[in-house]
Amino acid sequence: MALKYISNSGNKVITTREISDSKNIPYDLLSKIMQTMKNENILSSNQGSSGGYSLSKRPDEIPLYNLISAIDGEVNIAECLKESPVKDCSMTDNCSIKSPVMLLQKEVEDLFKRKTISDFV
Amino acid sequence: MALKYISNSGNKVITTREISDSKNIPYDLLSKIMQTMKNENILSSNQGSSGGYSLSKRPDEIPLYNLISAIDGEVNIAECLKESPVKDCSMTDNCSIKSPVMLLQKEVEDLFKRKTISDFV
DNA sequence: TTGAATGTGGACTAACATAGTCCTATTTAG
DNA sequence: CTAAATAGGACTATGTTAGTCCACATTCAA
Repeated sequence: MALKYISNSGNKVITTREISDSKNIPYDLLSKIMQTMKNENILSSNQGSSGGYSLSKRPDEIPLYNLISAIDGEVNIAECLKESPVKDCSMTDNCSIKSPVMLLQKEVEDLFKRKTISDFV
Repeated sequence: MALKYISNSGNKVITTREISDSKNIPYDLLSKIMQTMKNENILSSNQGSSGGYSLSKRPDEIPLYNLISAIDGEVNIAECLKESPVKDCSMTDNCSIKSPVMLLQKEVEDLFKRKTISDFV
């Protein structure tokens, strides 16, 4: 919603406060999310008074996949598919359904990579 | 993996113990999962000695969607899309990205409905 | 030069979800 | 009868996440 808000403002520099007030999102929470998106290069920021955020790319150049990866971490349909599984499944190496699971993972990934922020604007 | 195991056994009646031993899945845990799948009509069961489980339908008649719904609950890309949201989002009614989110939800659902257990066998 | 407005970032908490365990029935074939 | 199954309730330990709070850094403009 924040990205849509910025996008619909003609990509001016927008403050967290403005979005927070306008969309009724708790300031501190939104603030954290904006920072995360900044760190993942989805947003650019200007500090100081009259500072704020703007999109770092055109909406159609930002895959939903990247946004979710940035905020929620890897998009995975199963723990064992994470790059660094927190707890490794005892049968990762001889899992009997590994290949169909990986195929589905790929299909989900592709779906989220095809969608971009422009689909939400 | 359990469904695949049963499916590959020519759909004989298979015990939880057999799958647990053969696939190194903790018995108590697998047992709970088998019960859940039974209650959701994915499996049929026979009690008593020489009892066990069998598929209630052909593998290609069991959508992955049903399996996941049964075990993990509704397949939702966002809390607000649940039938009974645990905590309702303050802006459910005037969410600015509701319709594209619902579209994506539908696409994910469709993907999981197209896949069936036979894709994992 | 100062102060207000802004982003930055670390630490913390409360609430919730989930895998996994344990124990006690109940059912049924032999 | 009894052994081998399923059935199911209660519980726990662990991890995850939304959300908060506080101190700091940066910049603009009066």
